[in-house]
Amino acid sequence: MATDRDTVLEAAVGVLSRRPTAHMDEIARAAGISRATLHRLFPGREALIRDVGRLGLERFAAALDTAAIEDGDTEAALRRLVDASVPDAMLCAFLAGENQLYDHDDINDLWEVQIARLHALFLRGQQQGVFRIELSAAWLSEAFFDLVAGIGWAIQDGRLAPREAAFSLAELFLGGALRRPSTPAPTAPIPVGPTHSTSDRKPETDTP
Amino acid sequence: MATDRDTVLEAAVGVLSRRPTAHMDEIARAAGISRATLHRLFPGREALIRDVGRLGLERFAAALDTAAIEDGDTEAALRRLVDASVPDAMLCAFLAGENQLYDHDDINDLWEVQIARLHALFLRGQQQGVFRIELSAAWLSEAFFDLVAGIGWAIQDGRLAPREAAFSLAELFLGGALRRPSTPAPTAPIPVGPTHSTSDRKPETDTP
DNA sequence: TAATTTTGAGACATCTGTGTCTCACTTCGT
DNA sequence: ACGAAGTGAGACACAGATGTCTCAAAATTA
Repeated sequence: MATDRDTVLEAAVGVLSRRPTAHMDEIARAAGISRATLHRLFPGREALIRDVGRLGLERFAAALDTAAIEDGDTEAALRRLVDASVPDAMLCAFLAGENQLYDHDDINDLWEVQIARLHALFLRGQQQGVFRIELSAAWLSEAFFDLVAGIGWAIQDGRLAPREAAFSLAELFLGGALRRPSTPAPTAPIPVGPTHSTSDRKPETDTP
Repeated sequence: MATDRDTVLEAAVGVLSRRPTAHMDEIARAAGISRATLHRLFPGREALIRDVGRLGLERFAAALDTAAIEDGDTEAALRRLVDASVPDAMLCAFLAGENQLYDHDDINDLWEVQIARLHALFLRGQQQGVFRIELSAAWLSEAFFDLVAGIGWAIQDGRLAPREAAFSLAELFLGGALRRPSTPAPTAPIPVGPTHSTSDRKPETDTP
């Protein structure tokens, strides 16, 4: 009995994240309501998936808030973000797979705001000398979200125990994103820019 | 003019990886052919996306082959795999998003074989002391594929330069997957099992 | 209990995408 | 140049999903 809108949306995610083309029939059954009631709650399929996307973005924004990613040490902030976003990993998985959502301006704006916050976190961490600067903040943002989505898929399909999720995500991602402890972080901020640093491979001009 | 089947499939990926619900009309236009010819090449939409999935899996299998992941040092093998799989990252992105493909037994079998090979690579690397044992080989396999898919999406949307792709993937993933150089790898294989090692957090019994 | 509201089940029209066909045109090979 | 094969554009019927409606049953409230 899920008469609440948000409850229905969460049930819808469980179906849509695995089968994006699921019919309204299946979604209604997954939510434990009839197709008629589903149509009473949401004007149509379009509105339903749009609201699912909006819910996902709101949850992710809330995770960024509760993690207080703008404050304090960036590594600690990222660890908080992992803990805060893993419970909603399935929503993120849906967002990652449903690129079509971003045709709507409001959804797209909401998305860009959150990604910008994530980007700022990594940029700040790089300036603090916490995160590696050979990897662009944009790529770090993208990869982090991809891994959150991967966590969501893996949990949903039973390939990953929910209890291990946060640990697995944090250890793998931070291992790749943090500067090696052997190179101690300087006290002064590091200039982050087009400089290509100690990488053994240097990306040159783009040529497909 | 893409009359060749594989050429059409590659063009189809470009559309389907972003919009899985794209109509036959769009796919045909993306391939530069008419809808009639598209139907002449593939019996129907079902067969088309099935063949796209099959192509993706064959490419990934070929990448595993050319990387010779079964031979030699596991870190070097993984670096070779990165280089070999990045060119087909968009195919992998399609595979990651299209869970519906795995209803077909042949596709599912092909998938499981490749994942098993990936899993074996990580397990071997863990036994060699190259990869961390706090992260399960299953999660490493999954996360690696997720990141390859993320690379594909990022390249397609122009958020990541193709030249930086292999470097970004290798550095981020290996950073998280490799054992810290500070803990030197022993010469004898490490027993990999249910033992929970030096992790500061211990996953206990599953409770949703 | 009675009245009001909400829900479920089914029927229905509509619409969109798919699959098939035909025909004129282009391209290739001889 | 001629014939053969392939292609593109369009028309068409069909199938399936969507959206709307009605009515009976259930749940809520007074």
